[in-house]
Amino acid sequence: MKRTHHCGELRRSDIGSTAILNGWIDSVRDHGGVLFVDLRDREGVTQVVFNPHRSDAISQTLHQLKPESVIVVKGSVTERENDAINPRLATGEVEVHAESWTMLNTSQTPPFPIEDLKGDRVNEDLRLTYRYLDLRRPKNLAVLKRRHRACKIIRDYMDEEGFIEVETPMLFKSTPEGAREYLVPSRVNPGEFYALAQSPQQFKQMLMVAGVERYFQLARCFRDEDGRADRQPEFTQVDLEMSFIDREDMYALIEGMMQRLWKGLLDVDLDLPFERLSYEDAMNNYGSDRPDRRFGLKLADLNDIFKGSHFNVFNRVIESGGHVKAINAKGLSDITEGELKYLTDMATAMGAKGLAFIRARKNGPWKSPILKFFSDAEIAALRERMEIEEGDLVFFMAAGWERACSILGKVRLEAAELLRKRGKLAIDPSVWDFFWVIEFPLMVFDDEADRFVSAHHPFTAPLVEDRHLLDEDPKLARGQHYDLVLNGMELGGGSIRIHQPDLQQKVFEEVLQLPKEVIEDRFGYMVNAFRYGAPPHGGIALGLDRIVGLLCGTGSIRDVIAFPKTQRGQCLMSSSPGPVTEKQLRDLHIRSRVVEKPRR
RNA sequence: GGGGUAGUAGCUCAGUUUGGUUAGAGCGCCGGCCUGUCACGCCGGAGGCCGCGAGUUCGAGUCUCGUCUAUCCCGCCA
Repeated sequence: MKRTHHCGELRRSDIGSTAILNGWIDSVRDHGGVLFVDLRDREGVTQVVFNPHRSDAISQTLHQLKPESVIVVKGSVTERENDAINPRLATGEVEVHAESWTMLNTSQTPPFPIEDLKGDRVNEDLRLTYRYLDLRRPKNLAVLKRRHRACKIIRDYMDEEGFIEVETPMLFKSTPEGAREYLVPSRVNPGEFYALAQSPQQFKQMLMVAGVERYFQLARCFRDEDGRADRQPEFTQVDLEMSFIDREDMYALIEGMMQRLWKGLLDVDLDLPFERLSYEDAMNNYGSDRPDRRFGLKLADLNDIFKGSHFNVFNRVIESGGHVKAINAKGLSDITEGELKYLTDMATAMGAKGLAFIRARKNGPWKSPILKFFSDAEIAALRERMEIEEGDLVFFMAAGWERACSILGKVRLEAAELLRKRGKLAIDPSVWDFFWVIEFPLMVFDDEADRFVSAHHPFTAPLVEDRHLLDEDPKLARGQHYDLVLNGMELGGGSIRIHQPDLQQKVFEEVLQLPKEVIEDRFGYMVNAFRYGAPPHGGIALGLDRIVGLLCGTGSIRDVIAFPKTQRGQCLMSSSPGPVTEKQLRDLHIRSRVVEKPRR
């Protein structure tokens, strides 16, 4: 019996016809004389009615109907009586009266309910162990469909824009200055290793040298870093690169892609172009290079107020070139001791010496460990600048500019969360705050390594007007780098690249101070390639999992990956990673130092 | 590597504050009844290494220490 319809298909117009359905038994309601089965497939649910009085053949077998078993059923499509119509079901105006049915496969009782609402509350590790059952839930199948839709929209759009999809190797070589990598031992090259590509970066630039002009790929990338809700050890990037373009071309291209995605999947019209925010402004106002601007609580700079202050802690920082910044967590003066300690611990963990505050209590004087050091003029200026009212809580941070900003930026997010829990701050879920963050510093000084390291990667071109700074004061040079941010989340980033071999060599040698043989070994082929007529080019990589996660309204990208890994990088369903045999290791010319196998 | 939260029946949880009889509920499961349900209803039943291991105690689901797992965060993510 071949299926004639999917379970979400039958309508009033089908009444009178005969239908054959395949599917899983969603629920059974046995009334003795009549038995209702909700039959489910990937397209929906149809009610099938079994009447034991119709035939003995059917009545003999009805006890076999159990949830999650797979059946094929043939029957007549029948109108439902008025009071039997189920308005919550797309097929709710009809039902199929079974004439015959066959069990295709029985199911054991599932370990958790295959339902959208109840299933959501089940422990995630159990659901991941039985991911094939978890994915059966309509809401999860809908996510897979939605991800497919997003990919199709992206591919169609890129095709229209003249891009060629090219696959690049996943087996690459180790590039230790980036993220930690997954190493793959080479059997035929004893003692040597591949690394799984953390991105197709170098290959896509070579494609530009090759004259591809417009490349894209939905590229799987691998990074052996610790997990987060928005990170997986393997993830997918919308990776692309273009020749003969400037930053404006890139902005327009990506904005068009986002517009098409949001229209196609959410029927939301995005306003173009997206705003652009300099790194400096983002840090100054929000303390983050990917600020969530859907709520206020902006940072303020207090250097002008406290310059020459008698409060030495502030004055000393200002005189040594640092900044005093503050944030008013409006309405949070009822913060608990525990919450305050949490914020302070967080700030000190990020390198703060402490977290000074003023509590403008209701019905009482301000409470603060530092207020006594302030002059009356300073207090008055502070009250005006920070717009302090009863019930407010103001946090201070005095440190180097970047550190002061980023610590208060984190305090800002936590304070917003505390306010949200109290019902004093609400974020409109219909707001899509897209914007570009631009003019990042090209490099940052790494205290640990005692040298400059690339803020993005060493192939990012400096702003034309900042190029002379590479010689004069590298830390002031800004790069032609851009990050796409949405609602406080980094969706992706990229840059216009260096295409001149001399400049690239200079960045490696003089700015990043990499040894010559390291440059030659790791990047020699790139610099060499640039000597053969490399076109000016630039690119970007967007986190597809994050984008789909936002389009699906899920909190974690695990929800939009068919078979995700846990925070420790394990697949609970297939139990990977797992041990290998001694022979396998020998063939690969490696020896494990772990004597006892880890218990699982 | 560090900090927080959680772990009790197949699932979701209560019980832990103040140690004390036989560890409970809802859903699911099994059996019976029921011809219009769609969270069907009614009757009955089975089901527990209270994550694991030590310790304190006459006595531990409950207190202490350790450990494992998941998750959130910091570090990390060119």
